[in-house]
Amino acid sequence: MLNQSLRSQTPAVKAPSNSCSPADQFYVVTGHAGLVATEFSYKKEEEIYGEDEPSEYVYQVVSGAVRSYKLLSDGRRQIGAFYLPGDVFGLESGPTHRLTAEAIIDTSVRLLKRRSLEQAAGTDVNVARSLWAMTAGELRHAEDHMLLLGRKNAMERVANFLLEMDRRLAVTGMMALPMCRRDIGDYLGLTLETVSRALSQLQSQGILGFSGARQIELRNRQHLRNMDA
Amino acid sequence: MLNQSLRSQTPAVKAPSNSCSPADQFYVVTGHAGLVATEFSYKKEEEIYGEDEPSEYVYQVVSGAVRSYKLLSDGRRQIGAFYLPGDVFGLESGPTHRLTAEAIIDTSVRLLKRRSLEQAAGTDVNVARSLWAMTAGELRHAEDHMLLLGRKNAMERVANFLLEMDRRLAVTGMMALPMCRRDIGDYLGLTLETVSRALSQLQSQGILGFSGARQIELRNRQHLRNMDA
DNA sequence: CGACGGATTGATCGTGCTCAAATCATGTGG
DNA sequence: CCACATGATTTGAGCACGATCAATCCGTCG
Repeated sequence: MLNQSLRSQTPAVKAPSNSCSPADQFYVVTGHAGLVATEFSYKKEEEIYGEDEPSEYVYQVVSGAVRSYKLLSDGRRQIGAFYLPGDVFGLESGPTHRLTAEAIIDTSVRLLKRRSLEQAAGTDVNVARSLWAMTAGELRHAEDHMLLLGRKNAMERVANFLLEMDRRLAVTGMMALPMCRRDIGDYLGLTLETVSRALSQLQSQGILGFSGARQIELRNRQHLRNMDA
Repeated sequence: MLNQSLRSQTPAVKAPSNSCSPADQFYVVTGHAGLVATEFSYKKEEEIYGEDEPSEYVYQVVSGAVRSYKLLSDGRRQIGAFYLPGDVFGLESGPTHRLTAEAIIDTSVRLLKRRSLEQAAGTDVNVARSLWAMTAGELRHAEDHMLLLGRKNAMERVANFLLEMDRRLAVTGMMALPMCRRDIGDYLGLTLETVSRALSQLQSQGILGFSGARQIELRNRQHLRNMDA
């Protein structure tokens, strides 16, 4: 891994406006501390790192999509998060990764050596603050997701998912989901059939429209927000 | 709040052996940075802070127990964590608390002004590292809990709960649970009846013994570990 | 002793899961 | 360009696990 086509380069990302998003945090680090980000690519379904492996790099999605999950011994899977262009993932405070990360589709990432980040954090307070803020951002998401998994019904979960994806990847009015129904189910603590049924029902109510199973247009966001408990 | 019986004092906690637990992290901060921890008490059922309130303090449980939760508008509740003696809670990277915290029983805490911590983190790398590590520790717990809430069945959840509490509060072979069945249910994403039935079944199998509903002795931890998927 | 909240146990219900089949989308080779 | 294969998605039928509703039982504290 990482021994092919490693092009050192300064990050091509522009300084962003909102200084709280994960993407900005990555920029704060690469921009201020003079660190070098490397670009790398993963094919569809390729593993990026495994649970309990030593954490050597921090990643930022440039294009594509990533799922991060835990498995039980019998194959049950819980996806903790999806990472989309701009998102940072793989950052650990401890020595190892606690979830597995895989490319959902062909994906390219920028990456930084974890050691460089730790070093930079030792001298630059802003870097240290950024690392903390990124982990806190993941915690916030996990706390919201625990509420969803523990207490929301199927339709509420799906409505929540649609609004989250709409917010994060809708460019036009349309969103192009990179993940299959099983991934959505494993993210929401449901089966793929239950996800499919919920989406069909929303379509029949005119709340969304399909053009292909993964091309979805939201026609009534407010109704979805009301459904999301 | 906080205007009665505020006794400034240096923390009475001794330097701990394992430098990774939340309790130690609190000590690193109070011990090294010369910060002053204040002691304070909450009565049973008293709110410590509310969701979305400004985060002004960081807390460490001295005695008692705390539940931290989110509510849906119709009253459904998801408890994200229980905090027991030694545990640190209420630490935020952002400006506000994202869950509500309440004392489950009469509870006393030590607390630090968040501003002092931020300041200390600006000059002392170890403090900054500790804050990050504490948030990362909460994230680790949340990731494990998402797997439980999304993919484990009722018996697996209860077995997991018993092992977690055994690890965290068993002094002798006995554990004294501070929380009621409803709290346990709201932590595990179950109803209180389902929790009660699972515990009764474990008792009838001889895996645990009661002396009062909240005094539990684990008689076969390995069996519980096997049940916890 | 009585009252109250917490816990247990029982009976029934319903949401979401399982198993199965049909349909659709995508890509490949003839 | 079409035929086919493959995997993803949809839809249906029946079931099971945990929820709900309800009735004791128990422990604690006045």
